[in-house]
Amino acid sequence: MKNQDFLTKLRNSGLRPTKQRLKICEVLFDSEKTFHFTINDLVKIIEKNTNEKISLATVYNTIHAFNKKGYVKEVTISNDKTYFDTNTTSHHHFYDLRTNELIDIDSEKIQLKHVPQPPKGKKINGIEVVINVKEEL
Amino acid sequence: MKNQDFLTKLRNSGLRPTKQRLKICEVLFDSEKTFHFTINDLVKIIEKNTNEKISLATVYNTIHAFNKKGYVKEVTISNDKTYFDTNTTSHHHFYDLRTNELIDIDSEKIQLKHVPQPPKGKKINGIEVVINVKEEL
DNA sequence: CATCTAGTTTAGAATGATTATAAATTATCT
DNA sequence: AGATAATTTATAATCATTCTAAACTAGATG
Repeated sequence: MKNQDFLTKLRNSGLRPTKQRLKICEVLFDSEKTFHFTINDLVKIIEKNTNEKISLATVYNTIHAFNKKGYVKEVTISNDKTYFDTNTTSHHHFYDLRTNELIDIDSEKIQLKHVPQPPKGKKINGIEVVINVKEEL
Repeated sequence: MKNQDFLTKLRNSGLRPTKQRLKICEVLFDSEKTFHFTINDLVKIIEKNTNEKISLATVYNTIHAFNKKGYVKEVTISNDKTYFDTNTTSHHHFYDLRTNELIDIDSEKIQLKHVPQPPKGKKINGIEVVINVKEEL
């Protein structure tokens, strides 16, 4: 994906293609592989890549906007930091409790034998499986 | 379970049975049903039940100690608050995205068809399944 | 039973992630 | 080009959690 594509992508979803948002698109969506990041990670990557700084508030705003639009996906793994994932397809995770590393598990690799009936009046919105792992000693 | 039992339970695990810890035991383990709570919830329950106040730091200390001993279990659901569960058996959860309500799912109700191979050098430590739900409109 | 010591409690400060604020800037429309 | 609403920004505010260091206490020892 190139700069021009990001521009139209943003415009099509009602987000103005600002310098800052384009830069963040570039960082997030230009690499071959998807990856996991925290806001802090992202700020550091941007700092390395650029002369101009993007305000922390803008990074938060942008990622939240992208999350709402489904361009990134929030991953609930840890209680003290919020992780995001540029892989927005349905999938699951290994989570290394020691290193805090997140590793994708393809959706097909995980299937429930039975999906339990949701509580009355509630509708299933998604299933998240996290397999906690630790480095072997 | 009665007060005397908590006393010996704590002593047996190397935790001194202080007034504060016994009170917290009473709140957590005296009810028929298990339940989910945040530290904040717990503080409020204690305030209702008691004249004497327990310092916030003590509540944190105690719950962390209890978590380490396995008397409560941390549940990773939300990025902004830490939830604990007095149900320490292996089980899973429905999570209502609108109300933040947590509902237990018995362990037998959830089984994976295949447990994927963990990444090299890592050992599986536990599997957590969360089924997100929303109230139907 | 008095004393000692390590384990606990405590109030308050410190931290760290996140959100709010309100003024300055900018994209887009006319 | 000018108007307008969206966006960015630095900074302050918030909120959960952890740290600190002093006061307190359970349990061991003599």
